[in-house]
Amino acid sequence: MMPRKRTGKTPAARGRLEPRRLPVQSRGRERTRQILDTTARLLEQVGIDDLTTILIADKLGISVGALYHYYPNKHAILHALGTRWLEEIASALDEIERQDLENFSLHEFLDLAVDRLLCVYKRQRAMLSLAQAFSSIPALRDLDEQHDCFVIQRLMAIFRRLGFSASGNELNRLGRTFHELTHALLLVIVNQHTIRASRTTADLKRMAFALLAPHRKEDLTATAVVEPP
Amino acid sequence: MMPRKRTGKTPAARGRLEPRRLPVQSRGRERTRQILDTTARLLEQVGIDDLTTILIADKLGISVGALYHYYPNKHAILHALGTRWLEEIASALDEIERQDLENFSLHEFLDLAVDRLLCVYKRQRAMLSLAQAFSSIPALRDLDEQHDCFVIQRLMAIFRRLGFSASGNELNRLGRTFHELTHALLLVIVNQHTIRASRTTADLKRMAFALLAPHRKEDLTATAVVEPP
DNA sequence: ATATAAACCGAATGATTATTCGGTTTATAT
DNA sequence: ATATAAACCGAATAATCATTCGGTTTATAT
Repeated sequence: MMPRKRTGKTPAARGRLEPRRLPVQSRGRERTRQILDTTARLLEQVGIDDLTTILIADKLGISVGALYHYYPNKHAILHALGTRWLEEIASALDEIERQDLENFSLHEFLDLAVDRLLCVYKRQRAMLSLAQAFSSIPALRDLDEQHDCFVIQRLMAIFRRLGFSASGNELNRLGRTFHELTHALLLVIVNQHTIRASRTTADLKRMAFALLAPHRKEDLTATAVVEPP
Repeated sequence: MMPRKRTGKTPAARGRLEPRRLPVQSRGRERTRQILDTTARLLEQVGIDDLTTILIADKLGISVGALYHYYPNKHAILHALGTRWLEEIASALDEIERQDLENFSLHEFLDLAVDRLLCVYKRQRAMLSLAQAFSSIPALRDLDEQHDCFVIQRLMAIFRRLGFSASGNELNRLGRTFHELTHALLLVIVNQHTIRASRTTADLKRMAFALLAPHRKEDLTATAVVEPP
């Protein structure tokens, strides 16, 4: 795939994924952002496989040398991009956790959560082709797993505050299920037009409700059909 | 990623994705299967990014030359593998469509469909890393889209036989939603242990029920909470 | 037996691309 | 002004792999 991937040699900065340096001049600080923006745009346009360092540099109007001045290697750029995406998710979760969840109905929670996450997916549309391939890009696999754990932990805390009656283990499983359900469907919704999108959003909320309601006494009556796990 | 991808030149057999030839000798027929099996196994072990033609040949104990005797290029191998996976899905749908769906309850249908699909995912575990990255591998993007359409068409027909009251457009949307829901969750389930797996399977069925029930008069009473779209 | 073609080998080829590095330009501090 | 370091350039380097091809082995038909 690339000249190198995982040899033992470490000529200079091989494993590093952090930005090479925090630029001191404002021009440089600007560049790190521009590099990420350009990469995101190209990712959307040409896909992960045709994304080369030269392409990024050309599109931005700088040289590859300048690129490597800020990031130690290509993976670091993708990693920074991934991190930026994950921070958006974290920020959405922050906002949700700032609410008075103890007094929320499940419907209120789902309206809030799904709508808020949908915003993130919409705003970061450029990152979607990254998000889709996240776990299949070696440079991002770790980040992805780490992120999943993080999200699930946060969801568990939220579920607790919503009054869920389930063991930690079961809550973890619920968190993962909710996470995967939401991720898969939001990816669909973002690519749909308004009418279809709104219907699928409603469907997503309905499915999430069916998933979570059995674990909350208050909502159990509403779904007579489900057998508790 | 690779020496070549999409230049204008066509030295020999560039765009071809079909197997180079149907082998005449039994030894050769065996080989095409072995190549696919080995590739699938390696895909599971090392992932798509470290999968090289040399690795496949070595692992099988043949030369790269022999590999190219049967497949015109690496993509063709992945394509054949993808096709094999999609045929399994098609076969599962066939089996479902052979049932007397007109007289099935939604629960009966979901039990059948989810369990049957789960079998496919379990049996083809080696293909999961392929299935995950399906749409992000250029060689398979077309196949993937084509397959999605196919599955959705089949689902629409099934939904009709189940007595769904919805326009074709809405039925199509439902098909996609069901397809994505199922795919995402089955990928999770296959990697879970027995107890967790069975619980998540139950969750999946419950979510699918919540998705589909509003479109079927017979089941509407059971879910008072949902508002029809 | 022997001719014919399939099956196979693997070193050589060629393309591609991440990364480096010696040198140039530009900004900032004194 | 001028020294210092940041920011930048881009041709050259090095690695990796998909693919080719001339030749060898093996099977099958006559």
